[in-house]
Amino acid sequence: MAAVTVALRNGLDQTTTEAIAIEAGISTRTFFNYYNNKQAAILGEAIRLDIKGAGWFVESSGPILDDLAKLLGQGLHEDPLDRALLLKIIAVVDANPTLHDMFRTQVDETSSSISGLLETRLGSDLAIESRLLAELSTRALTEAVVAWAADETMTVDSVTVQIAANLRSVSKIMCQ
Amino acid sequence: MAAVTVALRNGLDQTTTEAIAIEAGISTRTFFNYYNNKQAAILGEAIRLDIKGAGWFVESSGPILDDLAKLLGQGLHEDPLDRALLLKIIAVVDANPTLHDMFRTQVDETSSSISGLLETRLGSDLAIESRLLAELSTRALTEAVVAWAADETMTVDSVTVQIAANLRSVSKIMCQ
DNA sequence: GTAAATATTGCACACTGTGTATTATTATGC
DNA sequence: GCATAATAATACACAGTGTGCAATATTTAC
Repeated sequence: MAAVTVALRNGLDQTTTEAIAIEAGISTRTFFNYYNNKQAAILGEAIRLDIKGAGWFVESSGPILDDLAKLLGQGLHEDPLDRALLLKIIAVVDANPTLHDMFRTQVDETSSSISGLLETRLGSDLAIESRLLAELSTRALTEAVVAWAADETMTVDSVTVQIAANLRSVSKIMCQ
Repeated sequence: MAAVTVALRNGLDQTTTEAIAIEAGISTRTFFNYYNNKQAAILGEAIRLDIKGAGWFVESSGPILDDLAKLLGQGLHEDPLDRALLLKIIAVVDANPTLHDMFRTQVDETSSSISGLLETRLGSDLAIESRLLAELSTRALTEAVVAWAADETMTVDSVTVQIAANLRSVSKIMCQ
C-alpha cells in the first residue's frame, strides 16, 4: 500500500526502496524481508490467483471455454479483490512499462497452472495447444479483471461471463 | 555473444557486467553504452522481429490464421536466425527463470505490433479480441521457433507452417 | 595531415539487494 | 507479573547495477 501510494504521488523514479520504507514506517532492511524488490511491493498479490481443487475441470467434458472461464473466475473468489487498490495498481503499471514485466510474470504463474490442467484434460500430445490455450485464457482473464476494476457496476461473477465472452469471440474469429 | 558465453560457462550468478565486459574486452561503462542490462545482452535481438510492409495483412480477406502465420514467419526472414546461438540462448533462459521476464518483454513488443494490425483489420470494436489473438499468435511463434532451433532438419519456411498448424489445432479445440 | 565526429573509458555517485550480527518485540509457561 | 524462548526489526558492511559527466582515444572526412 505504501509502495503504491508513493508511486502514484511521486512517480516510479522517486519510488526508491528508502521512500517506500519511510512511507511504511519501517527500515529498508525490513522492506526487503518481505519483498524481493519494489516492483513486487507495488503489484502485491493483487492479480495472482491460485487454482486449487480443480479436479472437476480435468474430468469435465463440457464446453472447454466455459470451463476455463469458470475455473479462472473461481480463482478470483478465493480472496476478494480490492477494486480501489487494483485501480491504483493498474494506473501505476500503465504509466510505467517497467512494471509490465513483473505483472506478466505473475500472470504467467497462473498460466502455467492452467496449462498443466489443460494438458491433463486434453492429453500430453496436445501439450503445445495446452500452453497456447492457457496463455489465451489468462490474458482473457486480465482483460476481464481490468474491465471489472474500471466499472463499478460489474460484479465478480460477471468477470466469469466476460472471460467466456472474450474467449468465444476469439474462437469465432479463428474458426471463420 | 560474450554474455551468453559467460552465462553458459559460469552460470547467471557469476555473470556480472564486469565478467561480460572482460570477456568482450571492453570496459563495463562501454557495456552499458550498448545494453541497458545484462539480460538484454544475453537475449540480444535473437527473437525480436519487426513487422513492416504489412499492408497486405490488413487488406487480406483470406483465412486469418494462415495470414497470421505468414505475417510472423515473414518477420523471421528479415535477418536470418542463428540456430546455434539461439540454442544457447534458450538453454540459458531455461536455466534461469529471471530471464524469462525479459524474453517475454521482447515478445510482447511483437505482440503489440500484431495487435495493432489485427485491430485495423477486424475493426476497433474487436480491440480486445485483437489483443488476445495477437498474444496467442506470438506465443505460437515462440513455440515454433523453439522447435526450429532444436531440430536441424526444420527450415525457416517450415516455421510458418508450424505456426499455422499450432493455431489451427487450438482453434479446433476451442470450437468443438 | 589536420579537424571534426564518434567511441571508449575513468570516476563519482545513487540505488538495489543480501548476509550477518545485534537489538526489539511478542508469545509462552509458570 | 515475570523470566525465557521465539520471532521480528534493524544497523551495518558489502557486492553489484546503472547513469551522468568529463576526459581521452579512435575513426572519419576533407
